[in-house]
Amino acid sequence: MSEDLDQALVLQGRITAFVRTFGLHQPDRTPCGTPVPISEAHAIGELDRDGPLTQSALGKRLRLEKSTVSRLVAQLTGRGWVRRAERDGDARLVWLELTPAGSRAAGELAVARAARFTELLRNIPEEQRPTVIDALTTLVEAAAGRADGD
Amino acid sequence: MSEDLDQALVLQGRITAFVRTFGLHQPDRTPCGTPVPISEAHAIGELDRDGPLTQSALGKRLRLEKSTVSRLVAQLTGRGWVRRAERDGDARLVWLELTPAGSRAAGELAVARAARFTELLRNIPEEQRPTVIDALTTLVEAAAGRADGD
DNA sequence: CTGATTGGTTGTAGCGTCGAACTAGTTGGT
DNA sequence: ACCAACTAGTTCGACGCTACAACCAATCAG
Repeated sequence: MSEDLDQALVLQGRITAFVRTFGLHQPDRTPCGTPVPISEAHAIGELDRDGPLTQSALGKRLRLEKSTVSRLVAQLTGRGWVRRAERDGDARLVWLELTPAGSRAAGELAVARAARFTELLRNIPEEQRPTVIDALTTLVEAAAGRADGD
Repeated sequence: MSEDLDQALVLQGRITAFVRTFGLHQPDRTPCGTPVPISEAHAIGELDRDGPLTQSALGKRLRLEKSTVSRLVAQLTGRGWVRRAERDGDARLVWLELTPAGSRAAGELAVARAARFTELLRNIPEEQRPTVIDALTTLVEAAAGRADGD
């Protein structure tokens, strides 16, 4: 009867355990050990992957308020990692693109991240790896189906 | 050759996607929608589950600095959810236990959490649920094996 | 051209974390 | 006994992350 509830409790325990164990609650370090604030890492990762974006587009991807994004971008431009570009067309839009330094930083982060996750994978028996990845995919879809209206 | 790397990148993407989608980056709300700060929720959850703890023991479980724990506990006692008890023996130790109000709060949180996760589960095809949970268990073990020295 | 909408910025406020410096009990060596 | 080293917690200062509300500027719809 309460099997569903049981499963939910276990699931909850697993996820919170993972969050803590993996160090996801520390805002000023990426879980990968690099000294880059985590939200900045997310932002440049996104910009590195998907070219120039407007601020609000970035905000949607990161699920952040526009005011938060505004500040975040200010920090990134301060570091010299992001440039506010202009574009023909709508003059309200702020287009964001990585500077060369930003690309470099994003690349280094990606390497560190890959190393961290490779190590994580190494601790998973090889034959289970695809299963784990599939499961996470399912989980993300489930979470999106619930909270998301994109 | 770079299959491992590929897998690592995918895994990374899935996890970050989950963190964002599930709202894990918002400090002042639990992902379960209750208006309790997330770190307080973690703390009373721990105390509710595993009886009285010293402050440093709580800190170890939550993977927090002692100074952080000190403040956190101050907030919780301020809410009337936690009591600093005394014990025979070492006089330096601060023993923490939930007050009745704290137990009640912990219970409500557990319910809300369970509801949230039940909903998450509902979005996962039934036959995949055990797989997903197993996968997360594996993942937590992998993360612990890497980062943990308990 | 005026009013509503959209993209961004700034002000305010709160949560969450750490490291360093400090106090107070405990333990161990002489 | 005594003093040094250690351990548990507290306080201070600093910073990161986020949201909401109030605001400005450009665009769009009528």
